[in-house]
This record gives sequence, C-alpha cells and structure tokens, in this order.
Amino acid sequence: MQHTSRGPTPHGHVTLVQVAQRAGVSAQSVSNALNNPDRVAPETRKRILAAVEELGYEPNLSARALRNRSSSLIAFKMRPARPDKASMLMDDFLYVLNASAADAGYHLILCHAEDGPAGEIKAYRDLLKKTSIDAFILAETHRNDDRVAALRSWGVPFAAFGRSWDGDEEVAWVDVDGCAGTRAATAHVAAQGHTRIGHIGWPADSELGEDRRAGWLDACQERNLDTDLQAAVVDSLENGRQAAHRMLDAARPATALVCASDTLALGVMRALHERGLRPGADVAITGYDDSPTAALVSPGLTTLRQPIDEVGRQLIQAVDNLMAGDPRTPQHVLLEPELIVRDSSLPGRRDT
Amino acid sequence: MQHTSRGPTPHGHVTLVQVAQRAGVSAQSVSNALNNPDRVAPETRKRILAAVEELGYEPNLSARALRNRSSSLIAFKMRPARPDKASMLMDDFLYVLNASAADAGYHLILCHAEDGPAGEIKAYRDLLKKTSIDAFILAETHRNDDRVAALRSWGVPFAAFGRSWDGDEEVAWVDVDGCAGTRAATAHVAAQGHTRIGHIGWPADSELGEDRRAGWLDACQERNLDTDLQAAVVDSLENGRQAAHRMLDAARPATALVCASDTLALGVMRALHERGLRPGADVAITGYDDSPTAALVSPGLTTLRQPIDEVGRQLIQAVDNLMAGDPRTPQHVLLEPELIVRDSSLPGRRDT
DNA sequence: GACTGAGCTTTTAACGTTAATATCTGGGAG
DNA sequence: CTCCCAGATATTAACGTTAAAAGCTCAGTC
Repeated sequence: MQHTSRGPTPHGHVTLVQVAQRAGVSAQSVSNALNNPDRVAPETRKRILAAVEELGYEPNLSARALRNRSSSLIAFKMRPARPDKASMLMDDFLYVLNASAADAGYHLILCHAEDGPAGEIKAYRDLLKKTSIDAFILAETHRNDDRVAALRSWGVPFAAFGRSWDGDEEVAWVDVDGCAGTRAATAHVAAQGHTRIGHIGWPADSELGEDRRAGWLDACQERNLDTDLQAAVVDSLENGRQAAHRMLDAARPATALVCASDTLALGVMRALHERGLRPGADVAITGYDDSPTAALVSPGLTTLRQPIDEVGRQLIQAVDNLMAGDPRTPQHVLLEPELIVRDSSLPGRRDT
Repeated sequence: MQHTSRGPTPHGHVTLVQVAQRAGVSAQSVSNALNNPDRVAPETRKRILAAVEELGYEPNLSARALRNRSSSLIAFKMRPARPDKASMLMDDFLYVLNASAADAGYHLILCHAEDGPAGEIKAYRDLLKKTSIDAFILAETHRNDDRVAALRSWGVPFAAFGRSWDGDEEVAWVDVDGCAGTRAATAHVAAQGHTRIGHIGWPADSELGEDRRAGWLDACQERNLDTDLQAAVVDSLENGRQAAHRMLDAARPATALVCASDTLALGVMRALHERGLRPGADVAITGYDDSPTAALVSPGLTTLRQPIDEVGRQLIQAVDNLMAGDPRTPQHVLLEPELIVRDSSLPGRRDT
C-alpha cells in the first residue's frame, strides 16, 4: 500500500517532507495547510490533512522553536516546600496550571534556581538564553519585586500570582482577595454573636498578611467591635498557640479568634485544648487556606478556600493574551476566596 | 572596543558564530571547545572560553535538540491531587526531582493527559513525537502497567517511582520498602508491650497496600502475636474510624493499631476520641507517610517518613545512567522509610 | 626533497520548520 | 494572439547547532 519513496525515519518521527510526498505536494504547502489554511486550495488542503492523519504527523517543536523563536513553553519556578506548612496549595496549583497550559497549547517547564531573588533571576535569564521560553509565571510576588523588574526589562511576557503591590498597572496578575476573605470569616463569627474577636496574623512586612488583617479590621469597625486583640507573629503552630493564650488571658478575653493561616489556627486549637475549652462551643476559630489538615482535625476547622483552579486558568489566559499581542492593558484579576464553615466556629454540640 | 563585524542579534541571543568571530576561529571550533575539549589546542580553547564568558554565550537548546535528537528534557505527568489526601508528598517530590534534574543538566517538563492509562500513554506519545524528550519519570506504577509496556516498546529511557511488581528486571525503578516500614512500626508498638496489635490497610488489589500489610504480619508472626485483627478498607478518615471501632469492640480488643496511611490513622484517633480513650496512653496508633497533619495533631501521630528526596535523586540518576548507555542492568533501588515516633504510640503523660 | 602522518582547524551538510521569494497555471483584457 | 494578473504551489534560505569529512601545517622519515 505504501508507495512513498521513503519510509518513516528510523527514529519514528514523521516529518513535513514525508507528509508532502504522501500528499504529492511540497513541504511548504503542508506547512501552509496547517498554519495558514487560506493559502492552499481547499481541495489540496483536504488531501494534505488526510495524509497528516494517516501518517500521524506532529510538528517538531524544536525545529519550530528554532525557526520561530517561540517554543510554546511556559516556565515556572517551584519553591521548596516548607516542612511545617499545613497547606498543599502548590500541588494543586501546579496541576491546574499545567492543565490550563496544555489546553492553550503550551507546555509547562519547571525552572530550578538557587535560593534568593538573585539566583532566581539568573535562572530565568539562563533559561531565556537557552530556550526561547514564551512566558513566565511568577508566584508570591511582593513589593519592589526584582523578578518583576527583570522580566519587564527583558520584555518577556509574564503573569504573577499575587497582585502588583506597587500599583504597577503594566503587570498582569491574578490574586485572591485576602481582605474579603478575612472579612467574611469575621462577619461569620460576629453573626454567631461574638463581640470580642481577636486576630492572629503575620508581621507587618508581609503584604499578604496586612491584606488579610485589613479584612478583620474592617469587619470589626463596621460593627463597632473592639480591635484591641491582635497579634503579629511568624507563621507557626507554636506562635499561634502562644498568641491564643495571651488573648484568652486578657482582662476581657477573646471569644473568637480569626487567624491568617490554618497553621496558626491549629495552634489556637491546641491552646484551647490545654485550657479545657471547646473550639466552637467556647471559642470560635477560623483559619485560612483550607489545608487538608483543616478537614481532618476534630472539630473541623472553619477556613477560607482559595479558588486555586481559577487562579491557574486565569494566569495562563493572561500570558496567552499577552503573547497574542492583545492591545488591552494587562489583565488584573482579583478572586474571592470561599468561606468553608466547619464546627470550629459553630456553637453546635460537637464534642471537643 | 568591540571590533566584531556584527553585534548581538536583535533578540539578545548570542550564537556560536558570534563567539567564533570574537575568538577568531570557526563556529565548529567553539562547539568543540565546549563539547569535545580534547579536539582543540589548549591555547585556542582558552581564547574561546574567554570569548564565551565575555559574550555570555549559552547554547541554544532548540537547535541542539533538532541536531542531536535530544532535548535534555525529562517529562513527568502529575496526577490531580486527591482532596482528602493528607500527604503532600507530590509537592516535595516534584521539587527534588526538578532540583536533581537541574543538577544533572536536564529540565523537567510537565505532561498533561486525560485521565486513565490510555490517555496518559497517548500524551506520552504525542510529547515524544513533538519534542524528542530524553526520558520519562513514572509515578505509582502497578502490576501490568500499560505505561511501562508502552515506554519499553518505544525504547525510551524511563524510571519508575514504584518497583516493577511484575518482577521485570529490565525496568529501572526506585521504591520505598513499605514492608520494612510497617514492620518497624509494629516492632515499635510491640516494644511498648502491646500484644493485641491490629492492622488497618487497603483492599488487596493494591500492591502498595499488600506490601505494607506484609510488614505487620511478619512482625506479629516473629513475636507469636495474634493476627486476627485486620481490616482492608478504602483510604479515608471515615473508614479508618469505623475499622477502629470494630477492632475495639472485639471480644479481645486491640491495644495498638498500625495503619497503612496517616488518613486512616487520623480516623482511628477520632474513634478513640469518641470513646474517651487516649491515643498513646490507652491505645497506640501509627500511620504512614508523615503528612503535615501528623505533626500538627495532638497528640502527634507516630508515622513513617518516605525518603522522598532520595527517591527523586535516584530516579534522575537512574535515567541519567540509562541515557549514558550504562551497560549495567537498570538500577533497582529500595529505600527504607524512617519511623517518626510521636506521642500517639507512647504511653507517656501527654493528655488527649 | 618528496612522503607520511599527527595535530589542529575549517568546510560542508543536515536536523525540521517556515518567511520570503520565485515559478507555474489559467482565465480575462486588450 | 499576446500580455497580465491572480491564485496556487514550489524553491530558497535561514533559524543555531554538530557529525563527518576535508584541509592545512609542520616535524620526522627514507
């Protein structure tokens, strides 16, 4: 049946030339049939596509990358997982990021770098020199982020998970509204009748932490509640535990504690436990991130779930738009987290 | 100062030709200086390397891939994270995999596929056609794994996280000895004086589950302990809870429960809680995986930590050896998990 | 003084693709 | 009947690299 003069390459790769021979046209026509359908006669196109199908042709991305200076690769740098971190956001995040990238015709390539911003920037530059990466995805951006500055100066498309805190309109970003999230959690416990609502958050140098704290402050002020109970500590279970003890030892102790992370909230639960108090029934607790642990502890921890799937999708869409040369200003997407109510914030009959 | 006839390309990429001009040699000599140092005179080599350094030359991987049919890319397919899974192994795993790959001069590319083995195999094939991937890393292999068969039939180097349960010597794999892990956990609780040690594991169709169960069985038989208390349930907190209740309701109830996962063990802790029993003091509990949750619950959960870093390193080394055409038979590496002892298995004075 | 060969370097061609340009058809206008 | 143009297809060259082959230089041999 096969009447072509040459069989498939020994490597099993089908090339344009082979398809062309099969269809009785030139390689360029095959290329056109696939990339610029209007440049070939409908009749010919049909014949070519049939040949493509029969031979199972797939364009060689290396050759394309070389010719077009575009590799359909999107790069992302992972950070090492912190051992005490309760959340497993990164895992899910990478998965959807990759799935969305695949849907849009890209592949995700992981980038490794020495710790620190300088190492990361160097890694980006090396990758760019070597591979004509199409775009970058950044995570955990912060104020005056050197990575943002570097990528912009090189003119590479990129999008950040984390808003541009500098107010830089030229940067495409997707973020989750931490303020709205904490506000929702605070409103929720206020609705249970709590009036002494404390907040355990992070040190003031973290934009993310300040954003989340702001929601608690807003919600309290709207309701004319006291805002004297607050702590700013480094994220750890032990710090959450100690902060909780302080707030429960206060002259007018807290009856609800809104935390900036599940890790801190779990520390609070431990403190309650040590005092013989029941989460939910005696003191309401909320966390942030909906880590797997939040669902597994008893009672379950009320927390905020970030729409991580949507973040991934939007990030890919953002860079895709940039690459398409979309004239509109870079996308800015602020997503709402979802309040997951469990027993830790409800005065129900769950035992401690 | 610059006396070369052409400046850098408008795209900022430095090419071999530019380096060659700078050093006053041919492009091939530059290539040789970098890849086959012994083919150029030491003097010339020095001059070339200086030019490389000055211009910041990095070889273009697309061109190399095209020419050499080798992209220095290693592909890995992520699975969607299961929502109730307590472990965050995947996150760490990917990180070390990528880091090791980078050390060995490779990049990691993520592969996306429709669910199911057929979709995964198709995705591998497409990727191979398109990109001359150098090697694949597989996770969670099982008996009669179609993916293994496919990759072998294509002659692509690959290594699996998970031993070849078929006893196939030709497959390179790295795995963690679940049997040894569970045996260690069982020995540990036996050393605390427990004689009624139950096991809560997974259905018999899981090789991993059977491996872990075997360790419990071995350890019990070595000590002439009863092995009548065992359960085989799908991995979930609720199933662990129910199984624990059954074993505590037995005529001669369990005083220690060795579990095949942290998720199951957390279910056991909940069951104890419901009965007013104290983990550790009244009933010893052990889990498996050292999920973040294990360290965060109170009392801490005794569990087994997989040496995931080492797994990642060994996998990369395995494919690297294969690609180097190492004549030795493919590597098989079985690593020992580490028993992490916490209060859930100790008769200490920790309150419940 | 021609011949050999070792040591080093350059030239050529190819990997698979595609933009740019060239060539080939007919059909319609003059 | 020639000329021109539009539409379709083919040819050329280039992206950056490297294996293979060819070329060059100089010391040593007979």
